[in-house]
Amino acid sequence: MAKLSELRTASQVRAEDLANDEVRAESIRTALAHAVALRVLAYRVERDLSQTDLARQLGMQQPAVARLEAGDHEPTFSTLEKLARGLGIEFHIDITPVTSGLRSTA
Amino acid sequence: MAKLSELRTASQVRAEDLANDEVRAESIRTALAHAVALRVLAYRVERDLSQTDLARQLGMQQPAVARLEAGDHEPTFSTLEKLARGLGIEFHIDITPVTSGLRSTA
DNA sequence: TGGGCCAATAACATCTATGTTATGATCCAT
DNA sequence: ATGGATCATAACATAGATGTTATTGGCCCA
Repeated sequence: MAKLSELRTASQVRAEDLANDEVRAESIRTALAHAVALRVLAYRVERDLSQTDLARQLGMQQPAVARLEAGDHEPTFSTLEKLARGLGIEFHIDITPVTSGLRSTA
Repeated sequence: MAKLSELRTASQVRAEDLANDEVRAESIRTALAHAVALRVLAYRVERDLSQTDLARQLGMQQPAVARLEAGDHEPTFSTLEKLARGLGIEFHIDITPVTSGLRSTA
């Protein structure tokens, strides 16, 4: 189980950091899943809710919440939207081109 | 070789959306698909590449690029990663809780 | 006109996340 | 020890995104 001390600071996943070279695709996927898992768990624990309670609040089933908290799947953006609506979590997705030099061409 | 006349396609109608880089959670599905579509198209046109050229660069097929530029599907995070890796596009996904007052509203 | 390049799309297979139900395991209170 | 609540997980079905191939139509140019 995750500790609440890890949950206070905002989790941030930067694709470009991991996209550079040596890091595998798997890392990005699990990083996002893990960040989401922590957010969901933090929300639930802070409010002393059961997975069943939170599931009802989100319009999901308890096992779905459990899977989110497990963090073993890359969540879809539909799922992120559902969480944003239900939990008041914001997912800012900033899409910017890297115009300033230094690009490795495949 | 590709011509700038491609900008006559339907994608250009949505060019104004490009000014808004931050994709809010409530409209995340369509907005993200469109934003990605425009980024891909912009990258390709600026470098005078054909869809086939870009597809090879990304390790994809030409129809896959066409679908991305169409913007009618919500891209997977795996797809975003592939684009980040191949095009030098940055996807910042910032996951933050809305601590007080502000709520993500529909 | 004919051929080549290009973009869009159809059709199908596959993969993965999610929906859903059922069940097992652990802990706690009585 | 029993019962209830909680969480984890298995098993299966569904949905949607992507991989892939083939095809169609448009445009340019020799």
